[in-house]
Amino acid sequence: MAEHITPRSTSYSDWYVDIVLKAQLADYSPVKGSMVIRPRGYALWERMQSALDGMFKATGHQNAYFPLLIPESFLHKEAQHVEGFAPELAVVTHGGGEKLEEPLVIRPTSETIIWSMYRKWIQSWRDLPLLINQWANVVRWEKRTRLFLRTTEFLWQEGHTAHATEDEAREETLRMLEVYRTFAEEYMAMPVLTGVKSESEKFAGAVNTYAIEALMQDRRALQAGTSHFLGQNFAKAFDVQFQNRESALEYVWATSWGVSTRLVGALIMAHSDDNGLIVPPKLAPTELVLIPIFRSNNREQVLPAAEKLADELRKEFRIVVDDDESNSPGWKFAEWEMRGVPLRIEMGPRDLENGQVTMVRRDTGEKEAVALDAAGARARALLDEIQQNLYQRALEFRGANTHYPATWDEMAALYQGEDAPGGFAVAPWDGDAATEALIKEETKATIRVLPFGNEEEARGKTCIRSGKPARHMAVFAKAY
RNA sequence: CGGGAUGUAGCCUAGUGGCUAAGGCGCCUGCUUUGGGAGCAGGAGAUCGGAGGUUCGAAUCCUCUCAUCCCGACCA
Repeated sequence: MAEHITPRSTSYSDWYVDIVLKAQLADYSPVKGSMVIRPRGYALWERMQSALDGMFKATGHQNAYFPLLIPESFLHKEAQHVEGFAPELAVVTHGGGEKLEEPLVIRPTSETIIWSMYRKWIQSWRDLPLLINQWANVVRWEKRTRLFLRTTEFLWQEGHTAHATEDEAREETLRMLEVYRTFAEEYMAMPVLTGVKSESEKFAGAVNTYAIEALMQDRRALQAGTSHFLGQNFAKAFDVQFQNRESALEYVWATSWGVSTRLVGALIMAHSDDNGLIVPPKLAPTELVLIPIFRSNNREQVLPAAEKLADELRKEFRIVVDDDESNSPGWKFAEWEMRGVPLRIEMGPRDLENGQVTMVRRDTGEKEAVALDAAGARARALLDEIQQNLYQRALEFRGANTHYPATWDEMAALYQGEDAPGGFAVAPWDGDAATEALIKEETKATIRVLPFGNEEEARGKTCIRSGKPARHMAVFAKAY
């Protein structure tokens, strides 16, 4: 079924597509730009959802569900918002066989429908803060799509909060950014940079957009999550006011924040290799695969022993026993490696003679013999090590591919030409959108984030491109 | 949306105007096997991406169209 994956060195994008299709994470659907998430891909998303959902609840948020269809006029209420999203809207013009009086847009995001409701629900300071999240699908008509990374329809989570004060809303924005960072690093084993987006990269309708940015193995950056401080923009557009303790009317302060099934793509590109998918243990739907190895003359010894061990391990781990007799052990090794299961346990006659099993790590391929009665403890330790190692490996990779060019020539060389090194470039910027655009035109690299505290670091320096006084230390990269 | 490439069975590929579209992998049946993608035998599976045209005859030539991949402009 799944034999050959294009090596990363041959074609990184072919490699990526091969993994998605051959590990059966997703498949193309009949509609351009959209995809079917298959059970193995969806299981990854479910584990991400469950971890994130717990973190959202722990920070006081509640889930709700708002409808898919939004009156077109709602989008127009916030000028920046409609300008940003108009090109990618899917619009429903007919329903029940009749032309609709007002077209309905399929949500590209839910700020407008949610704030139209918040207007009804918020009257008093006692109604605040309002902390709501929803898990939903959204549609954005994309010109160029890629499995998981950019599809016309995708699944995501969008938090929408309303606050009495600017400080509180800003705090919330950063709190959720921190939740995303923690999730990326601790669960996905993927180090991320955090910071604020430049004006040209921010969300349509936001005052500030913050993001987590990760570096993929092809040295391109991927925006893996965003958190927006929306100021009073949507409150004013939808006339959402509350009475404060002094009985005065004030507009509400807002945030929104989201991560999507793009994270599945990020996970693949951050860790996987030419043998297939690699999934960090905390997110792996299956942590252990047990492969019994037997012949017809010893199958009665091996299989029961394997079942016994599996029953034991099942109490603590998500484990699958592959005792299918129609595939050879070698085939199974390759197959389960491609599926990304973090730890394989082999149990054959030679192991049983020695009262042991053989454990093989997916991240390094290292094999070791483990005494049967120590299997659970050793598996736990190895899974922890794998989780750590994946993070360390990605962190070292990012370190090795983060550059601090001293001159414009040095910086340009990072991105120009076939064999350009790519990666992150940290460099002083004058804060001018025109300079940013010029850099993008010349190198294809964009400002990914302006890290926290970057202004102080920029003091006294001059812009890498314009030579004018620098206002920011910006992180540049070619991005997905 | 512009430029390039590709499209033949579930997957990979051969066939470049002429007989019933060929092979490998996978799949099904049976036997035999099982420590890095096993072997033998038999079998099922294709309106050659779709539509239209040229021709006595089209997978093959022409036009249009759709999809995927790559490169650009726009974006989680």
